[in-house]
Amino acid sequence: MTQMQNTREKLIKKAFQEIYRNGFQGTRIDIVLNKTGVAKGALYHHFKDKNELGYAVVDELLTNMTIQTWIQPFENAQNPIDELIATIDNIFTKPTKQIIQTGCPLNNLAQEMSTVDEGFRKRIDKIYSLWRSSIADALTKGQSKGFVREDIESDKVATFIVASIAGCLGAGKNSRDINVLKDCGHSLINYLDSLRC
Amino acid sequence: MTQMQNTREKLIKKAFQEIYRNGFQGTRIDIVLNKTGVAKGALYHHFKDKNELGYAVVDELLTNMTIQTWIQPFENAQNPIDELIATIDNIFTKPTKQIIQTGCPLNNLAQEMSTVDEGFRKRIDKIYSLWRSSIADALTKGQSKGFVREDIESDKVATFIVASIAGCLGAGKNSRDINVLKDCGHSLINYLDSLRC
DNA sequence: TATAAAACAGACGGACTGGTCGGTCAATTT
DNA sequence: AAATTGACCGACCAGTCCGTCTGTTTTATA
Repeated sequence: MTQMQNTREKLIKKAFQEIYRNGFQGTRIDIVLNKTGVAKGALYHHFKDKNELGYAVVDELLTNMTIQTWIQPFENAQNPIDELIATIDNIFTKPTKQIIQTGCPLNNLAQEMSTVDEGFRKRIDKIYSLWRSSIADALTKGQSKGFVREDIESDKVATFIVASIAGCLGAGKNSRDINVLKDCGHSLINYLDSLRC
Repeated sequence: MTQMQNTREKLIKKAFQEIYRNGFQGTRIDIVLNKTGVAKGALYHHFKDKNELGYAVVDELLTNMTIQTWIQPFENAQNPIDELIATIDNIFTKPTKQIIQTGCPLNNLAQEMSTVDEGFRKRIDKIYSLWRSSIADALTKGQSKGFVREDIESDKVATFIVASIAGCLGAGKNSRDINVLKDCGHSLINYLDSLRC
């Protein structure tokens, strides 16, 4: 019973790493098994099939990662634009090797799988929706506090911000050039500054 | 000799469609063969292996598609911002079903494969570099013509524009929601407007 | 038309892959 | 103590999939 949580979590964590490196379609069940030391029967005891394992990675890992990195910071933010810029600056100008070489795990999976499998698409879309509405809310609150221009539409701008962050991280990964990432971050921050009152 | 071009081109075109739908790793050689009516021996006469077929799709198809859609319009443009907005408006507010459901073929492949295989990454990066420098050049020329703000750095802004376009198309695909695409396009156009003199 | 080279055909190899299935064992329940 | 539960095991299977190999046909050239 206690072991169950361990095995299940172990599988999800390792599956995430493999998916992050090789994509979902490039991930091999046997490799996940080898690297965790879990037997095949155990995996198929916890998950119906390979897809369900992937879904669990999205639902139970990527969701939390996104919340921690991009959503939590807003919870107690005074000025949403300051907070956004701080987060972006932190990730874009001091990127880990992981980020430059492998990009954003959510975006990678999204671009690979949302065309191929509807189960992935819906789950990933849920995360993006959450992220968008978190930023939209923060912007709206920022407007009433007088931090954000009144003439912008929070929803639309939030959608654009999320899309741009994903796009910039993707561009950084493709080029493997830290300057591309920095340039993107720089322009993105300029844009965010333009939203101030 | 004439047949050779036909067979080769036929394979590349069909491989592109399969890759666009299923990703490269999800593409099956046998399916490409069935759908073209080409025999396996013929394919392996023209291409060393599956990767080489994929590389040919990038070099010979995606490159031209990108040039036609995103680069050619600038060749004779007076005001680069007008031209950019026109192109974006055209694609984002009147998107084909293809674009909403399957996104940008270049970006899909980029996000899937640039982590997995260096051959793909380099080829794809080449296309993005071309695209970026095309926009950067146009912006710089636009500055000397007095259409574009003097205080922006063309290179950085071009990098951001390309990344944002890719990000917005990806966001549209994930959500399968035409409004997401439109909202993104709207905000992107606002940003481009802010670059005018 | 003879000859060589290029293009094409498709059966086959065999490593690999996702998934199955009968069985074990320790912990709970009755 | 007997019965039951459920996590876990790992050999095995059926099917997949890339790539090879042995020809045959077509085309170019002399």
